[in-house]
Amino acid sequence: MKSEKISELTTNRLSVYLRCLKDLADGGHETVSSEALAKAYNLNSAQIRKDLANFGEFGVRGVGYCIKSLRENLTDILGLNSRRRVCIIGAGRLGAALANYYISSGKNFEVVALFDVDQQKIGKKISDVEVFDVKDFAAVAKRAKIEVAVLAVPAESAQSIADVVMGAGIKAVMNFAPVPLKVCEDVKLKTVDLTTSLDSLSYYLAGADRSNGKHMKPNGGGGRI
Amino acid sequence: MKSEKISELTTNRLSVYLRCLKDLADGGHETVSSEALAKAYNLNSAQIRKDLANFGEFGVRGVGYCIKSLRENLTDILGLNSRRRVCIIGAGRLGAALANYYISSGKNFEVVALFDVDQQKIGKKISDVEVFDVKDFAAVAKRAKIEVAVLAVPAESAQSIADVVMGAGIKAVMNFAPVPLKVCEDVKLKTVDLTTSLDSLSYYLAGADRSNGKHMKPNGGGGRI
DNA sequence: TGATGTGAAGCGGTTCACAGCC
DNA sequence: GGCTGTGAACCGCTTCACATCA
Repeated sequence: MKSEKISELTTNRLSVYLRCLKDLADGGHETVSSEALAKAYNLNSAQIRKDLANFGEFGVRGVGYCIKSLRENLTDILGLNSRRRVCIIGAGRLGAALANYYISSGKNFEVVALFDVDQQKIGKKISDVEVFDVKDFAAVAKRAKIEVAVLAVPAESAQSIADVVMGAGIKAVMNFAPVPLKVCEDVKLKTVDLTTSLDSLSYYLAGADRSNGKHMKPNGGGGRI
Repeated sequence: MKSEKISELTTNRLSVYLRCLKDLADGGHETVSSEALAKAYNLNSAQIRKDLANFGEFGVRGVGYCIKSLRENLTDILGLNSRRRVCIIGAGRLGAALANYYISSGKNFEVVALFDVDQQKIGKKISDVEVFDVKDFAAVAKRAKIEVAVLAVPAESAQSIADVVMGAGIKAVMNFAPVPLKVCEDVKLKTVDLTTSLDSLSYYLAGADRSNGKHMKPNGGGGRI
């Protein structure tokens, strides 16, 4: 138990561990060692132990971890005991797909509102979630107790919408617009850039094309989680 | 110019630089210094110079970088001169949204095929792209000269589909299924885990909830690109 | 014995600071 | 003078290796 700053890389892995443990529990297992867990899901056993040790001594030496209690602990650590209330801004295809994805995948997050500027869409429902006017964001966010905003809007409007979101007191933002947003210190921003991701793959392919393998990065093996 | 191994973090940033440069060019600028670029898009000037220096001496001391030629160089480095041929496997909402996203955003990638197992969808068109039976993957991939596969399938089938994709000789895979896939050494895999991303935000919110701020990680300021 | 928890080593990426060049 | 290119310092994450304990 160390109680230092926990990096985002660590919390990402905790989420992965939690899923793996669910998988094992579904398979009827009751305990698991860091080594077995690592083997099964190609992770690193030392890293698993270190990650968990940040939050307490969950294991039993000579035995491993009790899956049931470790799941409870991780759920607690990640704050997933109660469902987080999420909204998605931008009710285009990406927004709609994300809404559907988060609604249908698991019980951790609840999509309580969609927002858009398009008057055609406002008032309609997508996957049973109402689309509101982004003009009313602050009021709706307060009423619906929204904790997380997912931005699925065009690059041009992303920053101004982020400002609206922050103005409404939202502290967690996930951004799918391909721009580096500027946010306040106390707001947690996570950007998923679907464009750079593909560009990066293109670089790898270009490397394979290049006659001399100079810039190749042969480590294909998956990269970080 | 160093010609060492280039990390994925670097190539991701190159893609971001390229977009920023396009933005500047559209704004009528002709040259830019690393400092100005960093200021405008909240990046780090030393890092910009280091990243670029990996590939050549593109700048002019005392002046900065010529935007036009730097764009050409970056486009070349990232292998974005010719459009990359992409397919999307899984023609559900996420797959359809991604298809639409990549079709409408820029000219770098061309979605040439969709795949699914659902007989209802096969043969139909989504955003003008035909949906094929995933059984025919190898043949279609060869015929359509597919270079990149985007996996938008359920977690359960992700690994087996990845195996099919690799079997067909595809060397670049982008995975949206929330599982750690196992891939060959020479295949470049990029996983975007929409679940862990949200879980990670939840951890941050839980930290704000926690009475003692022990596990809080106050660095909200955007994180890595 | 067997697996955890952890100090220490190792590694890679970022930042600094300045020499070198226009 | 100004800005690039870069060695060196710094920092944080990962991996190792082992003391520790059921």
